[in-house]
Amino acid sequence: MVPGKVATIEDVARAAGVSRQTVSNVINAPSKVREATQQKVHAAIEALGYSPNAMARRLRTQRSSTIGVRLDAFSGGISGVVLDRFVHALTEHASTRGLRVLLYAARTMDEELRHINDFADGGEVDAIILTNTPPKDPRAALLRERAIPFAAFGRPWGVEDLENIGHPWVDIDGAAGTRAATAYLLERVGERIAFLGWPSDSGTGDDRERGWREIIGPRAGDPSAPRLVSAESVTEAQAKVRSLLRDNTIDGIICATDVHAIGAHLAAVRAGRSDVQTVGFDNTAAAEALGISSVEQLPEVVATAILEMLMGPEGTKISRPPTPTPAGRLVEPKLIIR
Amino acid sequence: MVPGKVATIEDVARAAGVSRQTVSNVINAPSKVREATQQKVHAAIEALGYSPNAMARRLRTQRSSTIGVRLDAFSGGISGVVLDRFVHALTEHASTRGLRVLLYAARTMDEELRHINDFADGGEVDAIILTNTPPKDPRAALLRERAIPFAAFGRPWGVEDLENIGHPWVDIDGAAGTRAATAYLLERVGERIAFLGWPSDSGTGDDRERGWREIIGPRAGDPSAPRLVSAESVTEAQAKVRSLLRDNTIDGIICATDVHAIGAHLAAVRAGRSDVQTVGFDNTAAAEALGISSVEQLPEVVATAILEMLMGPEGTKISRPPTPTPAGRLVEPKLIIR
DNA sequence: GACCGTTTTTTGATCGATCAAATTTCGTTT
DNA sequence: AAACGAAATTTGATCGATCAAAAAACGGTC
Repeated sequence: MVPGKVATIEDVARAAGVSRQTVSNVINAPSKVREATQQKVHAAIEALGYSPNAMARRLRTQRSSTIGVRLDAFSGGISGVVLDRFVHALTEHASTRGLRVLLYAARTMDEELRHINDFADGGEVDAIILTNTPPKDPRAALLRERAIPFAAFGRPWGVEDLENIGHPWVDIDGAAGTRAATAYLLERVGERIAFLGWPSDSGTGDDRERGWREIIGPRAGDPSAPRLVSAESVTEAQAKVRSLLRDNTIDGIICATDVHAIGAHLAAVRAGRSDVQTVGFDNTAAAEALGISSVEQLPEVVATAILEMLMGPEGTKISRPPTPTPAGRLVEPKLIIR
Repeated sequence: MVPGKVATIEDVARAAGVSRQTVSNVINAPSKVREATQQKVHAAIEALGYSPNAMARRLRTQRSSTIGVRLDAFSGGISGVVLDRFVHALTEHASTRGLRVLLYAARTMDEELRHINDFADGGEVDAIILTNTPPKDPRAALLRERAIPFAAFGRPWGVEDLENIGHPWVDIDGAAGTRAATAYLLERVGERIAFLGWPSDSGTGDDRERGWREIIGPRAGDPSAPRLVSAESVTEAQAKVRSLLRDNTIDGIICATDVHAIGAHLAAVRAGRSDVQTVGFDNTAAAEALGISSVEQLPEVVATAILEMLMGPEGTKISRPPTPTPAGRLVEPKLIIR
């Protein structure tokens, strides 16, 4: 072995006085090799500092041990901090399974489809994780066609039948989050709890509103429960809440996001009504800094769940990743009280 | 070619009636192939939907076209949103250069060194980007030893001689950010500008304070310039600023972070001194929501710069990434006025 | 049209591992 | 000690591309 170059399996075999295949077996199927031989081989591996060449192995096995993740530009749906924390967690978990996380960027759907095709042709990834899947996602169709296992972070909105999405998914249960938040405020400030959310319909928004309605609706009688809307801006939220506080009709506000909550909170404080409790959603640094309670999504849990779906339970050694069976899972978020 | 399987270079060659190597040349060195032949080959590529197998190519060329990035857990130094935006930007730029970004996680230095060794042995990455490099970083030493090109996001703190770091780096010029912020406040509210930062010495903190001192020092005479400190909490910052406002000695506050700025801002508002201007650092969503001016770091610019250092200017086709020459670059952040 | 220097194309070897099958070694049994 | 089946090990082929060198085709000159 030439010094300065990295050792190959051949070098190890020669050093240990065995054949290539035996070295390979020591690494990949130790049960096939006698104890004494294993020792010899391990000694040689240590001595030469050998570690298998990833590319050669992947070429031969046709497996890349890599999971592709699209890194969305900041936009609607799952993005920003939640996505980034998800990627963080995914990277850590993947690493314990000997998997790698490969990022790719795409500005348009076409570009992403091209990426997926390239991945399929080039054998770059063993599986792909999608985010923000609309109903009838063309990426899902392509991935199925190209026989690449995949799962989604987020359920497609507007699909009635959660049981039959057609591909595996994991999502955060927004309704459960606002349910918990509403139940908490109910106990703390009483029944006069408003909801502050986006003006237009959106899957995420509707989901979060639903949790509030499920608790408040049966009590207050549906039509009387105050529902506010505002665009995604602190000042607008502030204005809406201010007028509501003048009438003295509410004691608590459940918000679709922390930005809404900051507006509501400031309005309350400035109106001298610090007793009015606000709960936000996303548990951002801003909410933490201002001491506003918030519903914390748990992208880390999503990462674990999605990996299990794709690759089987932790500890399993899988030769070929199985095509995951379509099924969904909702992760319950956690209410952070401040 | 068997239906269901992806086409290989061999299939294309057969279909086009040429040899493997000619197909390879059409893809990698078209100038060596006659125009008419190129057409034939391209037609065959189209017809078969061929795209080269990445693993085979990498095994042969011994290049992975992949850049490794350590994804730090949330902690001091570069992390959180800045790091995530950096990774975002890096992914997008890398993609236009035909490079991929591979993430890896490590909890300890040892674990990271092991990763680096594995990368070197396995030929997984062509280059690595480090973050949060201390002086005498053992990772830097190992990477040099293993001859893996690398660059750092962030300069090692406490090193006097920025010219001789020993490895290439790109960092955000915190002092320039606070300089700009201070100059702005100077014009807007006058000379009575305080600085609010961390209590203990830290590279980042000192850097940001320096920018303020460089502007204020020469004017006010160094000792008289009010310098506040507080831990990283909104309420503590609020308290410090409140007492300063009582004495009516300041009209503006430069802060080391947005969290400090939020505290300062709230203290000013509650003291009825909305005229006191606050400038934060990091331009987080919270500062935006509250309408606080802030210094925006530009991790996207850092990403571009670091890629250029590692791989040469955009558009260059490089067969083997050159070992980058040690040099540093400071990226000037941008003051966002609200 | 034979000769020569380029340009274009093809052939054989190689990257470093695993798969599949052949071969050798081993422990039992008769 | 020969025979046998199981366990351990080795050998040859292969994954799909690029490199290096050899061979063929081409264009121009005399």
